[in-house]
Formats: sequence, C-alpha cells, structure tokens
Amino acid sequence: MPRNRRISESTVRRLSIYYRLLSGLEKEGAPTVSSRELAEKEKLTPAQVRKDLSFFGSFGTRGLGYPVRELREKIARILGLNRTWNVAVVGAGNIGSALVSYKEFQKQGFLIKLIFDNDQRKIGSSHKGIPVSDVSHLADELKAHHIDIVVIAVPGPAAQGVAEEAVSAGVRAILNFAPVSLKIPASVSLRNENMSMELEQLSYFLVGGNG
Amino acid sequence: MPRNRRISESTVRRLSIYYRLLSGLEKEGAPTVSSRELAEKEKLTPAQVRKDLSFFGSFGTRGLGYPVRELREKIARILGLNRTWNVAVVGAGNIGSALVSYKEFQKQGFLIKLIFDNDQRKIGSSHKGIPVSDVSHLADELKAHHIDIVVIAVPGPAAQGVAEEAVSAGVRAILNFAPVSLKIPASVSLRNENMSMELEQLSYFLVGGNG
DNA sequence: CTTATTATGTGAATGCGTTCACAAGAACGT
DNA sequence: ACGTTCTTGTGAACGCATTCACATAATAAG
Ligand SMILES: NC(=O)c1ccc[n+]([C@@H]2O[C@H](COP(=O)([O-])OP(=O)(O)OC[C@H]3O[C@@H](n4cnc5c(N)ncnc54)[C@H](O)[C@@H]3O)[C@@H](O)[C@H]2O)c1
Ligand SMILES: NC(=O)c1ccc[n+]([C@@H]2O[C@H](COP(=O)([O-])OP(=O)(O)OC[C@H]3O[C@@H](n4cnc5c(N)ncnc54)[C@H](O)[C@@H]3O)[C@@H](O)[C@H]2O)c1
Repeated sequence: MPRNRRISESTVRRLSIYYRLLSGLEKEGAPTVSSRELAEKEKLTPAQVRKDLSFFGSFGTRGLGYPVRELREKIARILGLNRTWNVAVVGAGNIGSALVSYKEFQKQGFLIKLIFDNDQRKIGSSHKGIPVSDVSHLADELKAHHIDIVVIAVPGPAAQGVAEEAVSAGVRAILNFAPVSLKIPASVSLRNENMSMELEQLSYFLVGGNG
Repeated sequence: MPRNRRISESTVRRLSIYYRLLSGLEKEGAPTVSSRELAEKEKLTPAQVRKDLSFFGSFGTRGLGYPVRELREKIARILGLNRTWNVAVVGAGNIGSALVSYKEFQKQGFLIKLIFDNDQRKIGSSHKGIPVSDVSHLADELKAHHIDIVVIAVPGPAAQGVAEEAVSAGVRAILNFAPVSLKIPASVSLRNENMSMELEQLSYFLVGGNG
C-alpha cells in the first residue's frame, strides 16, 4: 500500500468513474464487485482497476472482490466527497445559469453559494434562490463566504481578471469554461472545460486526421 | 515528415490549442511565431510544440519560426475546421439551450441544425430560430439533414437510447454531457463532458489526495 | 564572405502509465 | 480436510509520450 506516493491524474480521473459505478451498484444492493466487473462497465482492464485502487490501500478480498459500500466510502474520502464544498459561479449567462439549475451538484456536496455578474440588469435578481451579486465585490464575498471553488463562466476576455481576483481571495480551485489559458500560480488547481476543443477533436476524427 | 503515423490524443488536443493561439496571433498581425513563444503562452515546452507539428510536416523556417497564417490554415485542415459540420443537439434543457445560444460554434463551422426533445411542451417551440423537433423522429431527421455530430444533453437514463438511435442513423461522432458511460461501436468517436468529474478532481486536489 | 545568432527538425534518452503474469489468499463443494 | 475455482495485489515488462540534445539551416551584421 504505497501511500504518499504521487498519484497520476489519470488515476484520479478514474476514481471518479469508480465512485459513480459504485454508487449505482450500492443502490442496486450489490454487496461486492470484482475488478473485472468494474472494468467491463467502463472501457478498462481489470488490472488497471486493481492497480488504481492499490495506490490507496488493499480494499478487496481475494476470490471475492471489493465490498461495494466500503469501497465507495473509501473513494469518497479520497476524493473529498464526504464533505461539502462552497462554490461560486462567476457569470450569470447561459452556462452559469445551467450550472446553478443543476440539482446534482448540490446532492454531491458542491454547494453553489454565490453567483456574480457585472450586468446591472442581472445583479439583484436571483437564480434558483441565489441572488446575483455584483462582481466588483468578488474577492470580499469569496472570503466572507469561505468559497472553496470558483467556476468561471464569463466571456473569454474577462476570465483572467476574474481568476486573479479569485486567487487573491485565497481560492485554491478553479473550473474554467472560458476558452482562454488562465495564468495563475501552480498552487491553485485549475481545470478547463472547453467545449469547442471537444468538438474539434471529433472533427479531427471525422476527417481521419488529414485535410 | 512521418505522415500516416498514428497521432496521439494528446497531440490532437494540443493542435486545438495551437489553433486558438494562432488565430489570436493572426488577428494581432504577427507574421511568424516560434515554438518557444507558443510554448510560453500555454504551459508547454518548445520541444513539445515542435514535435507535435513535426508529425504533420515541416512548416517552420530555421532561425525564424513558423508562419502564423500558413500554420493556422494547415492546422485547420488537419482538424477539419476548414469546412462546416452539421450538428444536432438532443435535449432542449439547460445545457442544450446554452449550447444553442453559443454563437461561437457557428463561427467555428459547427452548425447546429436540429434540436430534439421528448417534452410536448417544448416540441414545436424554437430556440434561436431552430425549432425543437420530436425525438421520436430522431434517426430519420439525422439522416435527412446529414448530421455529422450529435450532442447528447438529456438526463442520464435517456442517453444510451439516444446514442443508439444516433449510431443507427449513421452518425460517427458524439459529444455526451450525460454522466453515463455510453456503449457504442468503436467506429464511432465519443467525447464525454462530465462537469461533476471536473469538480471531483478539484475536490481531490483540495483535500490533498488523502481522506 | 565569414561569423554570430536564432530556431527548426528529429533521433535518442528518459520517464511514466498501462499491461502482464503470477504468487497468495479466500470461499465453496465434496 | 482438500482440491478447485476465483480474484486480489504487485513486481516486472512493456509501450508510448515527453524531453533532451544537437546537427542543420536561415538570417543578419560586420
Ligand atoms: N454557452 C455555451 O454553450 C458555451 C460553450 C463553450 C464555451 N462557453 C464559454 O463559457 C463562457 C460563458 O458563456 P455563456 O454562453 O454563458 O456566455 P453569456 O454571455 O451568456 O454569459 C456571460 C455572463 O458573464 C457576464 N459578465 C461579462 N463580463 C463579466 C465580468 N467581468 N464579471 C462578471 N460577469 C461578467 C455577462 O453579463 C453574462 O451574464 C464564455 O467564456 C464562453 O466562451 C460557452
Ligand atoms: N445543467 C448542468 O449544469 C449539468 C451539469 C453536469 C451534467 N449535466 C448533464 O447534462 C444533461 C442535461 O442536463 P440539463 O441540466 O440540461 O437537464 P434538463 O433537465 O434541463 O434538460 C434535459 C432535457 O432533455 C429532455 N429529455 C428527457 N428525456 C429525453 C429523451 N428521451 N429524448 C429527448 N429529450 C429528452 C427533457 O425534456 C429536457 O428538456 C444531463 O444528463 C445532466 O446530468 C448537466
């Protein structure tokens, strides 16, 4: 059980996948699951599943598999899903509104506490019970509400400024929907969600990789 | 210039990044750009940039760099961005509506031609000039309109069925927003956009990788 | 024309994630 | 109790992506 070792990004991504599978299995009442079963549900190999889990300990029983409930709980702790996180969304536009409307985030413990915009017509109105605040108070509000994660859903040109404000307020995790490369300290975790890029990957596949 | 060779997914993803950077540089009027400059704008090494581009040919001039306009056009051809693609969105909910409202897709050549839903109240209404069609005619309409890419924005339980319909209609590329693992033939290109997973990766980082 | 400078293109080296292969452990039937 | 079956956990082998390092070439200046 090589704890403390650096875990690869791919492994962490797959932990999310296992977590989702295990949640489903738990609802179905399955007591145990084998690495083979988990692998078949996604497009993985049993060895991959076992190796991933082995980085965090030995959770399985030889000849039997992994205890569903226990493993799900263990992964929840590893991923930090056994608690809640305070989230703020910046940009009350199409994407921002969609995110706020999405109930699953709250159920998973990602609590959207604040929404920001710079449009006076939107400020003061409310989305799903959460009032839209003025982005000019961003840093102060982020601090006051102990926001852990900031979601950036503003137009590209505004994204860098928002990111810097968030960082200055002590935020250590950003999910960015704007199609720009944010420059922030390495100590802040950044994930980009670039839908255009996804479409471009599909396009590349469709043309077969040559013009 | 090792053409025909299999290009890694990471390389293709970075091509999208280079394309965006080059588009910006072209607007600014920059005639050439070096691998070092490109690398600095993203978080890459110059060698990475050169290696990526070398898979497709020799576009640069030693001592000078790459011609911005030419390289952008070349990458556009490689990624299939020098043409248009017909896109259909299935699910006229929060995400589906956000996508349809997003003008940039059209500018990039991803033309959203059809929207589908199964809610009678939505069918017949229109989003941004595109009428919402009944999903029960999905396969026929996809064929009739020569749809290249299907975006799945329906609730998880409905996603697999939509994917199968799309595949049966000959669609070869799918962008899936539902948090499920779609089972489709390997000949169909699939990209998943799972926002919950992105938040979970951030959460993992915040807890430091241990419970 | 020569030298200094800059920057590409690419084999070779490196590093890292994935897969292999098997010893070891647990359950179950006889 | 014992053999059969199943499945984990993991060192080792493998393969692929990244990085290194340098020969090559173009430009510009003296
Ligand atoms: N909608 C999509 O489907 C889609 C797809 C891909 C990428 N994106 C990206 O997501 C981001 C948001 O897209 P959208 O469609 O929701 O845009 P939108 O225009 O609908 O919303 C942007 C919101 O941000 C607000 N805003 C602008 N500047 C601001 C600032 N400085 N501070 C705070 N708020 C500010 C605007 O008032 C608006 O309400 C953009 O960067 C876009 O490129 C969107
Ligand atoms: N909204 C978000 O921020 C968000 C975030 C993460 C993931 N997602 C995922 O994206 C998907 C869409 O989310 P949403 O928020 O837009 O949901 P939504 O409920 O707003 O929209 C779903 C739409 O699909 C339609 N629909 C349902 N079954 C259908 C079927 N069989 N055929 C055609 N249409 C059907 C519904 O009528 C509705 O209009 C879901 O799978 C959700 O889990 C959404």
